[in-house]
Amino acid sequence: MFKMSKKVEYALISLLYMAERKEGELTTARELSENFNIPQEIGGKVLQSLTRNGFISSVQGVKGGYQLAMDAAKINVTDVIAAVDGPLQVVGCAVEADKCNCEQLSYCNIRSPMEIIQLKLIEFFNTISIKDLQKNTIPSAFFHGNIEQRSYPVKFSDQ
Amino acid sequence: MFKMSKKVEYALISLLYMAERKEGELTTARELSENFNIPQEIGGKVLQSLTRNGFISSVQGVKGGYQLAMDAAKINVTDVIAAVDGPLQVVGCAVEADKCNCEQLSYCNIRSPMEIIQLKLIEFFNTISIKDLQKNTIPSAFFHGNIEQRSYPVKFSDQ
DNA sequence: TTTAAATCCGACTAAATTTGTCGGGTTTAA
DNA sequence: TTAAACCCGACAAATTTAGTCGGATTTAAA
Repeated sequence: MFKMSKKVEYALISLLYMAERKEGELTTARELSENFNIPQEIGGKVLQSLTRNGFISSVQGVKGGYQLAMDAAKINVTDVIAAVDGPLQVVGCAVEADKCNCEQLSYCNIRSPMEIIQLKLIEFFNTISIKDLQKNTIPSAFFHGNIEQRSYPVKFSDQ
Repeated sequence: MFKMSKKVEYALISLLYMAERKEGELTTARELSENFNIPQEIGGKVLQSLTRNGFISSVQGVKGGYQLAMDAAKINVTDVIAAVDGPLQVVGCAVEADKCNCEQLSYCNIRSPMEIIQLKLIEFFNTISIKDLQKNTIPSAFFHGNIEQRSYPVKFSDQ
């Protein structure tokens, strides 16, 4: 699989929704729940995480709600993931170095590539902002990779 | 979190290991298990998936083992993930269209961005080959994104 | 021809993680 | 005072992932 958690999905949906609102217009957790089938309590917690991390600001009480607290162009996907799910860890191998008994003790030429793929992914998400998602304009320079492009869906699989 | 499954990790480690071998040199499941702390049965299954999908070939019997069946430059991470874990699905929203009751019925300007992020990630992994991982030369054109770069680790988080 | 090392594979269990719920509390406009 | 909203920790359910078990098949070599 390899999919984003629901929390991240809810966070991105919420941020995108708020990014479409005018300055000063508040969005409630309830509104988001109803429009996007988000369980209310979870949605609320996600919004609270986003608030604690400064992406949005909240107004309490009746007529309260949330609004973006930052320019949509300055909120990137890496940070959103980190805010609601904790730091990205792509491969355990890159983290649990103590559990690795590779032949070379000081330098493992397997682990290193795994760390790289992890870092690259973080950097990739770091280049995608909420504004990019709104505009559908994710920077696409990385398409000029050095192996053949292919049409989807992917053809391999066990399941 | 957002990390790769162990199976993908084992697959990449195994492929990298075999890519370092000379043409015709076989690698056994046992060898991989011992060198990289991979549970033997799981490791075996992963290798069998890779075999079924044509990335490696197997030789049965005593003195048997596995070897790359393709140029390391032609094996990309997207396909490896698909082979051992099934097709990538980053956001359920992009897949479970029926469960989405967004206001606009025919066109959802929230779901569309989610689909895009999913496709972009697939394409990103598609640009990374086993050979790139060996050489530590992942195409890095995408670094010229349009939002500020930042040093890691990421500063936000709840946990 | 027997043995042992190896690949192959389906079904199952255990562990971990994710997802969602419950039961509260606080803030504030009306 | 009420009700709508945000806030939040602890818990339960569900799902997914990781790993195990019990085999079967293939084949080099003793």
